[in-house]
Amino acid sequence: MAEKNAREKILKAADRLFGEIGFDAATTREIARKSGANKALIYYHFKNKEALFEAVFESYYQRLTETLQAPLMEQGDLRERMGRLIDTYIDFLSKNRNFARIVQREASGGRRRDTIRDHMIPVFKMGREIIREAYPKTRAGDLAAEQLLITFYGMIITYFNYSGVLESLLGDDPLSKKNIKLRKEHIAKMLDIVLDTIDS
Amino acid sequence: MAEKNAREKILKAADRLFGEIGFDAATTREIARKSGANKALIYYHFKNKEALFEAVFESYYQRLTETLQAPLMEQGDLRERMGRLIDTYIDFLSKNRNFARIVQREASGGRRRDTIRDHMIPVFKMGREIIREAYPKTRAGDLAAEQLLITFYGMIITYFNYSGVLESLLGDDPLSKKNIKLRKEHIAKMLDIVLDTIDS
DNA sequence: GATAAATTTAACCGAGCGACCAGTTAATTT
DNA sequence: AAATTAACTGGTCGCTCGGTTAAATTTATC
Repeated sequence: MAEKNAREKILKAADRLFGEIGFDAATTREIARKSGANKALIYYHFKNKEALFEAVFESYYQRLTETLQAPLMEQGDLRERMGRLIDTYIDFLSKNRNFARIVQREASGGRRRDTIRDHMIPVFKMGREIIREAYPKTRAGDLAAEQLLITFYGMIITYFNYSGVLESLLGDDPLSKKNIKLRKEHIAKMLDIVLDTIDS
Repeated sequence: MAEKNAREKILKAADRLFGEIGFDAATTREIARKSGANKALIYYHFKNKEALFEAVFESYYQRLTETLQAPLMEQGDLRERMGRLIDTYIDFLSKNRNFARIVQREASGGRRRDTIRDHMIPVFKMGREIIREAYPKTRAGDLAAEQLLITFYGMIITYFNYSGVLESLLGDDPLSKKNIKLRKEHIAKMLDIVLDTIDS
């Protein structure tokens, strides 16, 4: 299938398979089949399977950091900026379901864990700085920036990672527009509550 | 190694490998090697690799539900009971690091997802009932029981799943006694804040 | 201490894996 | 139009996988 851009097609098929069944279960044969490319072509464009994975993940990370720039650059107080950041992140995960799946699955061990961790650390540090910016005294203890960061990150990511379980709790598709909106409102409310407490 | 209990040793080695590198990457040969048993012995005790996985997971699930019984049965108001439930769950994850890893990795796809989902659903429903019990009016909207459940569950599980990333944020082992205690305090504080808001 | 049952073993299998290679075609440069 | 490079292909190799077999060894029962 030399009709357009084989490399992109390979990346797309790899993304889909890595997301749906994981790195180990995804075979280069199936990636080739799904992308319409010859199996050897994968090894022409990428050094090996691991490098293909890194290319897929790299592309996600690039889009993610780009996407998160906008809500961070805009003006506004912490409440507004964090609210926008959260909404933007949720939207990104909604549009890139495989990203959440890949991170979730590959982040726990093996060689790929390091790739993922190295990419996620800057994102986390960025998040922490936003929180600290508003509270330069580096508030410690039970509402420290790191604790809040992981708490709000967890609120977001867990919703996507457990959408399968949630379906039987909500009796409804957790990833529908309506339910995503509900989740956003819940997290916004939580943000409100926390910020009110810190302010007072 | 017929010296004591080969079946248990196989289960232990399988648990370790499934947790550290995942179901697909863990080979029956390595499980045999690590447990000191012959590879065929695995197939004597378990139908196949999948059944071995289910046995490992089943054992975790059984211990988990047992462990969670205590804090649920005891008396106290919602604040106390939920606080105890959260602390107990965190303790369980601290002592069973592989459980969190296995759930995280295998919950996203494949045949194992269903095994995990089927086991987790009752736990989630239990959690929801506890929340609802105190607010029988089934409060909907931004502080609905389901939203709170996933929020607090996320606060807990994400801390463990992202301990690798957190290490470079905290500059410290996130799973140390001290930091686990800090995390507990943070979540307890969050619970306080939320319950105060609902009460008022 | 014989015998049957339960357990453990070494040796082996077909299948499928990632990777590679020699060679071809298409595009670009000279 | 010749030469050079980039994109692509069919075939297959070496290896490891999950799983099986049949025989050996240990344990339990009498």
